[in-house]
Amino acid sequence: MATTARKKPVKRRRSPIQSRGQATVDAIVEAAAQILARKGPAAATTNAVAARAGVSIGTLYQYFADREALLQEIGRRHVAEMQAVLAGALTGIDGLALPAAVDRLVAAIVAMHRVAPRLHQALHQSLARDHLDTIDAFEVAVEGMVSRALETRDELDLSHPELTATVLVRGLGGLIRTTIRREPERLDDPALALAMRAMILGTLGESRRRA
Amino acid sequence: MATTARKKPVKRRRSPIQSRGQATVDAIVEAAAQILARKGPAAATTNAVAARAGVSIGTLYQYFADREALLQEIGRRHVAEMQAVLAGALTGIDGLALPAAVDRLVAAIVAMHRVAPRLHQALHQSLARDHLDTIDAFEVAVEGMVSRALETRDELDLSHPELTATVLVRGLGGLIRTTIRREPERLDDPALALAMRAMILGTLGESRRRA
DNA sequence: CGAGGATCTGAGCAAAGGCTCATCTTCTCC
DNA sequence: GGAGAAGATGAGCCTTTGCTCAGATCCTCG
Repeated sequence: MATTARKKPVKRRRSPIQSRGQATVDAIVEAAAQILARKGPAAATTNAVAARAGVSIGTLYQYFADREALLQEIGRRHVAEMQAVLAGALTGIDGLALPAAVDRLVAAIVAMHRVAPRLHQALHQSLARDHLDTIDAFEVAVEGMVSRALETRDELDLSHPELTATVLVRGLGGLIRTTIRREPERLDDPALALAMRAMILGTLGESRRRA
Repeated sequence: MATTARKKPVKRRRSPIQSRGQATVDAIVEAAAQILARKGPAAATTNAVAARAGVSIGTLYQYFADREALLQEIGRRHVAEMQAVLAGALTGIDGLALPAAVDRLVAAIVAMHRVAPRLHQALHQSLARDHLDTIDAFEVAVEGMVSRALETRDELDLSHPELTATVLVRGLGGLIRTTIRREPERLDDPALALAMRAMILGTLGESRRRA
């Protein structure tokens, strides 16, 4: 797994060689993520980040070409974390019967978003429009994954697995994001999980080939 | 139907008396909305807005206490427009049979978002975190409206109409917003409309009292 | 130990943008 | 017609912020 300050375009900077440098980079990224999560994108100025990380701005710019690069790195780490949680919560799901599998899926999606709700939201804001490729790519990947999983289950007999996957993933994602923004505590509400379950099962049932 | 530069807190400014003033205010708001929609929140600087509106910054600040007030006014107008479109697209829906009603609903929701997709997205970004009360209030209102509509239809026999409404409204909203961001042209895809229909019908069916 | 690379420092430059104010122009209305 | 209110102007102040640079300090390793 690559680690630090690499960009695709033309934005490189020194990569840490000594462990001291690595620690510094981590401190910077974590400080930035914290500010982002607690006070939003506007508060995450490079100077503020450096201060919170306990390093000088000079040091920050030693590892990141510019503010944008820092944000992208945060996005990359966040996505990796979400992916890990998702994968973990989904292992062995193929062996389960449909209702149980759906329960698992709901739990997994919720868990994935619970990793860092505020940060997730902040990233969706700050990266939007420009380079939220990382997050987008992840979401696209999830849609593909779900699509394939749906195809595999013959019992479902969907007429358009991809479409169904798209609707489900984007719908659930939006639902959860909205809920996080407006009623964060509600994520733990079992009733909501049940409602999501109903939505998924209902959508699947209604999307059968001979519906 | 108040009109222009009124805030709740402590941010007032002259309200236009002469029609000239009203025209100026409209020009400013429209210019700002245009920039917001085309180039995003970052590009919507007060100077840029004034320039595009063909007035001086001084004039802009004659009617708006600060940039934020301007954004809020845009939000207010946008929400009003969406509300109008929604109401229009939904008239007489109570008399329709369920499948037809759902089709109408899907069309209405899509139409509502098509009013100004880019602006809608930009507002969600720029207002987020601080004062997007206006948009939030609207969304809450829509949830309430849908909840009541669901309750009315005895045929549905929902166990938790409110929950179902929440899930449907937030889910569909998120689905549409994500689609607008990633594949704007797809909003016109009839297959997507069908998929949304399936999602709604399925969710309703699966949310019955004795499910 | 000491050379040389890695790391870190922070004052401050330059750009950008929000917003003010002193002043001028246009309307309204008696 | 003209007084006074409404409307408009725009140079520029002031603050914020991204980012640079000339060095200082710390580490590694022969």
